[in-house]
Amino acid sequence: MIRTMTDSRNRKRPTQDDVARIAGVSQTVVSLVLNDRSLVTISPETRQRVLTAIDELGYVPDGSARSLRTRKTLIVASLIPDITNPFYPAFERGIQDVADANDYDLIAYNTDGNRAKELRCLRSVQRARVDGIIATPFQLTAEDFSPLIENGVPVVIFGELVSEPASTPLDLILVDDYDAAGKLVTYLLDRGYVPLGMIAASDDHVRREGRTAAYRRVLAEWAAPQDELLARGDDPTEAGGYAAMRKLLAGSPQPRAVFAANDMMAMGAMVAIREAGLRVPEDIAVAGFDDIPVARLLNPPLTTVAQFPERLGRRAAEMLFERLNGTFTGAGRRLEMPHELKVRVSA
Amino acid sequence: MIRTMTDSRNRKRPTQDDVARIAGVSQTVVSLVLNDRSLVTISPETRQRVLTAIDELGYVPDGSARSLRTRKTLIVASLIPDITNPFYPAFERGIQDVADANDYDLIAYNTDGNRAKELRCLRSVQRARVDGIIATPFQLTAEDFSPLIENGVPVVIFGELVSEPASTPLDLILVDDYDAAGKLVTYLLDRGYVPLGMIAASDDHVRREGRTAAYRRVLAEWAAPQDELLARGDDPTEAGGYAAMRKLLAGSPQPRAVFAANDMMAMGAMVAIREAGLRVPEDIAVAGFDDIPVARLLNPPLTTVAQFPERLGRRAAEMLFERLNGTFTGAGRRLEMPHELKVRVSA
DNA sequence: CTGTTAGCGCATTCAG
DNA sequence: CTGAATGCGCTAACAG
Repeated sequence: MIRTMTDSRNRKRPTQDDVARIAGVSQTVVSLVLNDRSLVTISPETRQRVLTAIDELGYVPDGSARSLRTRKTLIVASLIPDITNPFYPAFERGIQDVADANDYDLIAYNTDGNRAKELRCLRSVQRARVDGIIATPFQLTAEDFSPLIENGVPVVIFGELVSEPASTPLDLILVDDYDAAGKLVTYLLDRGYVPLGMIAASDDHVRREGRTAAYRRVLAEWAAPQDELLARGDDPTEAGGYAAMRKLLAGSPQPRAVFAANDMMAMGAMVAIREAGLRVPEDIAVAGFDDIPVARLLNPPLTTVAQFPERLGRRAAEMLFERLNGTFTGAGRRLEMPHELKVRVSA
Repeated sequence: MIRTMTDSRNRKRPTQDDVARIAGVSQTVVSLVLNDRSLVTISPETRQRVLTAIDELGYVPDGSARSLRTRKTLIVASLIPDITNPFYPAFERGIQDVADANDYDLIAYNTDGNRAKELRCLRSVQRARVDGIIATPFQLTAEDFSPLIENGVPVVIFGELVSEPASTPLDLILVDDYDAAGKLVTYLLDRGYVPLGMIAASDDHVRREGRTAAYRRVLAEWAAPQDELLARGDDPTEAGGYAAMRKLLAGSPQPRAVFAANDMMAMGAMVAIREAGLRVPEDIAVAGFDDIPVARLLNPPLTTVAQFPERLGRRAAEMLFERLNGTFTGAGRRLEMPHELKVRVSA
């Protein structure tokens, strides 16, 4: 093997053996005081000797060795599409905080909602031997998770899975997009915003289509024309929203308002509208979805549907740790979280 | 030990031994084909037998065992104050992408810029035995990192360290806040925004004070009064900026413009200004710092200083992997990254 | 209460 | 080209 490591890399860390030698006890005793087994008792003096030896040497347990032995890594993984969408930092933060409280570390993966990357991450998760995983998959199916589940790794999914989970102990946490978007669209129509356009991302992600479906349904109820005002941006980003809005602006009829599939797209749409010399909401009203933290800070403040991402992350993590701690065992759960229409100024 | 694990947790994963048995070879051979050592050659048929056995069993190497043996975890850690500040997701994303390219996973820690948490994370880093770490520390000193460095774990720091690093191989990547903020303040003054206020977070974080110091210096050059228009919010967040702006609004003289120490605070300030029935920039102009992704999408678009967080993250990670791959060895580097004044509409 | 012993799964000598 | 043997650092029986 080619030597690519610096020399300092080889300086050996102290082990329990070293500690034991200094403290004049056996290595077992060191392990015992470290793990505080209540079954055995260590004499206070011995314990103290070990403790001082430990920080004299600056000993820190080796995670790999411990994991190999205990079959636990004290790491959970989170799989999200893109940390750059402001929805997810809050979600991650929620997870992170409960992981922290449980003394767990968090490995984060960005998949860009792309199946190849999602699979790569899953594989990575398997070799890293994380103890559990919270995923926001866009293309993965329940089967993709079964190797993990068979290995006893608890899985919590945020959102609908492409294929419904079997009776595997796979937990789902979700917000009813279809219902929420329906309420929002109804609100907009009630308020007289007709014709109402919609801005969505490309439709290759099944799970994103709930909002679009709701839009179509409500429009149908109102006997409004379908799809002629549905514009697609490539990505569910500000750029995508901007591009889609430009299409709408260039076409006819012009919408009186647009419903963007998420807040980032709504922000892009607002920029396009302003650039066209029009005002929000006077000329074109805009509504989004997610209620990302900046939504209420915008000018005008954005009307949207709140999903409370931080709370979602926290609850997802709680479900995960219930399984990790054995507090809950049993079939897969399905936890539906509330949403809330936030009427502000933009629509 | 109390049984807290579900039964499925105990279902054993296949090992190299299992693969070997099925393929009719020794475990060594399995390891050999897996690691593709060029020193030894495996006959094509044998290799094939092993490969088929591997995916017949769904064998996945055990990360803990491998780490224990190789002294590498293929994990790097990143330590940031708060993923919820939009500056950091981009930074993380930059890191994540190069980690990905190097087949590394990323553990992310949020410290809230709080020393206790920062230390906890550092300890966690040590036991997790990550191969390297990128940190944005607020209170940690160079000494806090020395245990890591002595163990051969490369460290890259974003920003100035409270105490200057010794000759340890600790790399620094930074943006010259002092200079950048100076330019921005000068620009604002040149433009006639007098009196010019400033909004900053509490000053318990040494590294945050570069921007404030620059403000004071330029003000002094202009012979403007010091500090009477410097308002502090508790946190470097939108809420902090909002609170600080309210103080300024309630006091006198009223500033003609405010420089917020970061964009989130600037956004909070803009909200406070609008709530007071004033306009940006006609009544009070606002400038920020960071150029977070939403800055240009605001209404009015925010004048600020760009730090290009994604690129920062990427470069930081590149420095780290240069050490990890042995491409670079030697003393600590200091990499200064460019910034750019972004004059938009808000000031 | 403390020490001896035996692996966890893998990479790596060293012999054949 | 392949296999047997060894040990990474740690936990957990099991004895004393």
